[in-house]
Amino acid sequence: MKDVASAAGVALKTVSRVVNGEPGVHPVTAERVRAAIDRLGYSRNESARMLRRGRTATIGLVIGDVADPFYSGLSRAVEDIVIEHGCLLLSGSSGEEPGRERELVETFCARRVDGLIVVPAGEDHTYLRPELEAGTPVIFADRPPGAGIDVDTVLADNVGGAVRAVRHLMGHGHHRIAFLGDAPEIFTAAERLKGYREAMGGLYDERLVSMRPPSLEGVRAALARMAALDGPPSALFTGNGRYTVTALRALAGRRVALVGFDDFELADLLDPKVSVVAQDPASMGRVAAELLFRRLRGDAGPPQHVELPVRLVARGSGELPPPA
Amino acid sequence: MKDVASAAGVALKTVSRVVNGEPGVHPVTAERVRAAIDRLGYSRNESARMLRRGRTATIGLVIGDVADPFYSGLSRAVEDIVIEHGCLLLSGSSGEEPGRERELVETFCARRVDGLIVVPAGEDHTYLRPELEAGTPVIFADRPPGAGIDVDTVLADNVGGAVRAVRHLMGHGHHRIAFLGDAPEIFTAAERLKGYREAMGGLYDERLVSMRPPSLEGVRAALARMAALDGPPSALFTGNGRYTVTALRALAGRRVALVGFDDFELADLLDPKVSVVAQDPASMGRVAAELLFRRLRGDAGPPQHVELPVRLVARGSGELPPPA
DNA sequence: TTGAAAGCGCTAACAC
DNA sequence: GTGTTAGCGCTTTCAA
Repeated sequence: MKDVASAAGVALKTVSRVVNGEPGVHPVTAERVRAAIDRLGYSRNESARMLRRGRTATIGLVIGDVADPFYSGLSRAVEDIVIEHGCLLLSGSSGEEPGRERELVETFCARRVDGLIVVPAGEDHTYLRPELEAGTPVIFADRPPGAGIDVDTVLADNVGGAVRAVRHLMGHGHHRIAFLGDAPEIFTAAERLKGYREAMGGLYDERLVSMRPPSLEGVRAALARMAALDGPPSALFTGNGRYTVTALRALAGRRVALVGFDDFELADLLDPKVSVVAQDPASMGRVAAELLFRRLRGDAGPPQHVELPVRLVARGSGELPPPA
Repeated sequence: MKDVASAAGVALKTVSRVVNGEPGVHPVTAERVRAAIDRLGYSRNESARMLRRGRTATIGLVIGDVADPFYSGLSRAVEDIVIEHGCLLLSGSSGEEPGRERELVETFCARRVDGLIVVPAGEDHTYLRPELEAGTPVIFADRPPGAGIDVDTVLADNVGGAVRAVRHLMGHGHHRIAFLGDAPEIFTAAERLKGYREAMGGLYDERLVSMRPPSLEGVRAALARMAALDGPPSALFTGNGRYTVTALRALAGRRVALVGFDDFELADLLDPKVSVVAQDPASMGRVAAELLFRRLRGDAGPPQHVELPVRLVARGSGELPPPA
């Protein structure tokens, strides 16, 4: 900027004014400055600007894994809103490890991101307290923070979605409905189990529930175990997208009534087409990012808790009747 | 840092030494400083550090769209390597728009990223020249830069993959093989067309080629047009993952021999299972990031051009015979 | 082993 | 309209 100034024969501050489009610069002078900028290939050093202004125009996003379509859909939506607001996105995948989640959050904070959107992996977020007290807005998406931290959240209607899935299967004649879900430590898995239980009511049988990380062998074993029961399940409710796919692989073509939580590409190309309870990762990202920018604009109201609706998409697998 | 210094009763520089783990600080002093840091909840301001050191420990990644599994797989791999090197990733989706690609790159450069990995959307990258001359390493992945820019590239063996796909179909008795690909302005699409042409040899018939953005209607129309030909195609080669899925939808269950470029989740759950030419987005990301860090470590050799192998995965659809 | 001073490149506040 | 000055929070250099 100094070089540009002397090249254009003006003071440094005038260059700053031109670069920032501030008013009060004579058009002729401004033109001269711009010429010097082009000639020297100058571009403003944003690190210096950040330091001076105390704002980084950067948002931090912590998710489980960008390579997972749920998270990448959410990421893209967040990114679009962030760019719209003239900011950039620093993002990282926790791999669902609480330690890495924390490291990422702390690194982002050391970089003084203006705000954070976090899909937490861990259960304890007290480490965020200093940052929150310093006024950094933080939004939790998909899962809430651990006890003692009260911040904005954007969650899906997990319980309601599970209830709808189970009722849908019941409506098609099923009474023995199995639930295959992720480990109950994972918030969404626990919520969906809650909805399943609620909808099953008196028909609830814990032998029809399997909660663990989705491995093909594990799912196969669980299905085999349940099939050997006195009253084997006639339908399946799978607790997330990964689980649905794994269950379909484990079923190996057997036509079993199934509703999955989470929509996925190609659900409509399988046979039977897969019925799902769909949530919209993009709108979760959008809502979280918009809420964040509202906070950055100064909205200091009490923590908001948004619950996003889910919708049942009947495609065929959820409408299969029980075996005769 | 000043506050920590006075709280610990030392000079600012001593705090700096402790924070950076520099040697030559008395353990007792260091302990006192650390106590003050904890008490005050201090964390180093990375913006200031970046400004002073002239390094941002940040890598910029420009891709087409994080929500596309190819790009998100690549992203994740890049991210892992970047984090391993103590850096963070600033990433953005160009939406395949050259203008947005350029904006992202320039914004990243203004932030003085230490290096860039770009999957280009545009054809002209002369705008990168100042940055390259300033010594910022840039790696192009998946597609090469436009004319006049000679930098490191990491590309897949697009031509070879297409040749393999076509020969595979020929090996199963097909002579009339259609190619459905993206617009030929897209490098990978053009390369795959080249491979297709080469493998078709004398059997090449331009009426069996359709190159345009993959819309369901477009693909349907192209298939209908080709089916009405004198010699209709008995097999399909689709030019990328999106295209394969769109073609499968357009086929609506008709069993047609098909090989697709790019693997995709659930390819093995469809009926018939889909044969593909698979590339590995994660290794593309890894190789690009590793090359970048080699450059950052000072490797100043001539531009490298890595070609990643692809492999044919026969699952069933590519082995269907021609209709009798 | 510790500290003082300069300055990275910019913007904010205030002259002129 | 334009310029001057101070200082953001750190690291670098040099001195004690």
